[in-house]
Amino acid sequence: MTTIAPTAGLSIAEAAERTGLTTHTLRYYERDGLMLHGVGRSSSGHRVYTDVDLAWITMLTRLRATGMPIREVRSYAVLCREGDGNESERLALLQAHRARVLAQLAEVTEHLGAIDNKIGIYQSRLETAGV
Amino acid sequence: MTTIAPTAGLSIAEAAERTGLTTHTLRYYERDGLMLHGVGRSSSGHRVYTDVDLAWITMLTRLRATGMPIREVRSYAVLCREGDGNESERLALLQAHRARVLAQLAEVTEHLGAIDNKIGIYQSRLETAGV
DNA sequence: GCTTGACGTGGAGTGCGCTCGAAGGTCTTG
DNA sequence: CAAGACCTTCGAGCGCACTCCACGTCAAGC
Repeated sequence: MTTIAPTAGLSIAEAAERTGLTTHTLRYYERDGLMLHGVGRSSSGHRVYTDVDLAWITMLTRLRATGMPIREVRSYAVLCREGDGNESERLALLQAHRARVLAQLAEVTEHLGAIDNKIGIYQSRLETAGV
Repeated sequence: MTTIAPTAGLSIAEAAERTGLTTHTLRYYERDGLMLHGVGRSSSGHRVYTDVDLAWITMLTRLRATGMPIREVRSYAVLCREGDGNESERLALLQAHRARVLAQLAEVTEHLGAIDNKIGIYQSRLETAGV
């Protein structure tokens, strides 16, 4: 069994690089209550990101990238922060989100089909004109 | 061959109902240069939407719903407004958009897969605990 | 000791896409 | 001929999610 070597603890700049977010956004997320717990600090007061933090940020990013609003991500973070006992609430939240994302995917796909038709029309028009 | 009976011309409220947009948004789109041409007016100055207008608004809606920014929709409108001769530019614009939408769909689908895994974890945890 | 540079905080600013309000004109119905 | 619905324009306001600024602190290197 192999384990990924745990990193010692990352600065905010390193965390930004690994997560693809900016340092501004990382601070903003923390300020806005999106992190599980406040990020740890070094003796000089600088943020130190652990692997757990990074894994959580990855989850955050997935939720955000699929269109979950900040305030709902925060609700999810609150539930996770409270610890065991509310798994069914977390499940419900994620399932509701999943349903919305699926609906959204279907809608976008449908619209894309119509756009594809338009593209086809332009292509055939150009081919005809180009002869 | 059947043709859809052309409507006589719709008020902004009727157009809003048919397109799913609000009257505010319809006026805003027109003001912002997103329409092919300014919408026609009745003798009393009220907007009159034709079938051509509605078809265009449907296209607008598809572009918007797939994430095209307003300013790019406007660029497309400008190209269409200029008439024949720039079909290749319109095609390029739509194809670039199509590529972005496909990338976006792939990304969302991937994130959704990870969220599904999380959902699965909560489900099995709840089943185990529930016995 | 002094500079450099990454980081800290609080708060203001930005861009997008609507959304709404105010003030007034017009059409229909009783 | 008055009420009420619906329309007009112009401009301001809003919610979201960042994004940036100003200024202060700390650690390391010369």
